[in-house]
Amino acid sequence: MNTQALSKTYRPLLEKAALKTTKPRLLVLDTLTKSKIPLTAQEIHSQLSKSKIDQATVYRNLQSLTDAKIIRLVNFQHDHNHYEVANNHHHHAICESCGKVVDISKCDLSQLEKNVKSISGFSTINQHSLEFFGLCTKCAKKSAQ
Amino acid sequence: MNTQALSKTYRPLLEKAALKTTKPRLLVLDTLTKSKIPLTAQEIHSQLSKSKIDQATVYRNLQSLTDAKIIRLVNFQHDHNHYEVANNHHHHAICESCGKVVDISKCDLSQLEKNVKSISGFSTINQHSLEFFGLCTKCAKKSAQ
DNA sequence: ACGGTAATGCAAACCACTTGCATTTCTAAT
DNA sequence: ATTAGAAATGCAAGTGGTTTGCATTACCGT
Repeated sequence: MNTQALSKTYRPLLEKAALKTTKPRLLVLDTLTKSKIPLTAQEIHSQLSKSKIDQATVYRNLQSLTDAKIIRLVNFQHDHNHYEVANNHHHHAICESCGKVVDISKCDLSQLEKNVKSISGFSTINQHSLEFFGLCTKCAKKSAQ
Repeated sequence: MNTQALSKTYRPLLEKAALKTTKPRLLVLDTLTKSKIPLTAQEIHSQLSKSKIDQATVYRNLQSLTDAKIIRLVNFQHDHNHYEVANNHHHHAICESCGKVVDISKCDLSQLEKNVKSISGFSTINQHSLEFFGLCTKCAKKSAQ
């Protein structure tokens, strides 16, 4: 997809956040949008190697897009931060052996959030992060051997 | 508390994991045990500055203790890894403004975990990570001004 | 088209974390 | 107790992901 098409798609979103519609920003955002799993800065950068986007630019865009809540930081038990587009809230099951990631779409923590508010005294809970760690079928078989 | 007392306290736990009962290891483990909130490697190291424990040793012990499941990696939306002792499973509410951490002890995700298994196809779920992000009372007031 | 501002690219700097290696400390078996 | 082997430590150097400074470029409202 060329830059013009991307621009058409994402400009409204970026405008709302007062972010300029630049080619590198469009590419970063589009990469995350198309990905089925959360990505690290480096993964994004290497996927965009043909486009000659600078590493620093990728990092800066991940920051600005996160600030704008267009994308979101996901907590994997990993050193490197992973990002995903912020709409379409869901969680993940992560294989501790091979790193496979499966989306878990069901999420009803409304009751739990109420408890959290009363326990913590926090007036607002803006977001939560919930990830499950275990073994995928393949790795479970392997480790059984 | 001196090393001998610490040794008495933690030796059984370490023995079970086939880890040697060394002074640096005892100090790292004790620091985490005494802390009300999860700590980073650097926080632990600076708390132990009097004891002249090397940074590398702190990192290596966090690794070995995590492998042994005596401590656990906690996912804050932060770059640096935080650790807590693994028993006494609970979650956290984290203020996005000041970083305040409140323990949330209530946690019943058993039903959710069943769903996760069936959706993901994972045969085993070993652990999960659940954190809430919002504003503590103080910061909510400040931002209201 | 133009001017101001945000964003980019490049290179250098930073800093958390890791690694290699010689030395020390455990621990279990003698 | 002694000792031998393995694990752990300290130190220093290395690594690599992320950030920053700065000059240049691209965006966008006027």
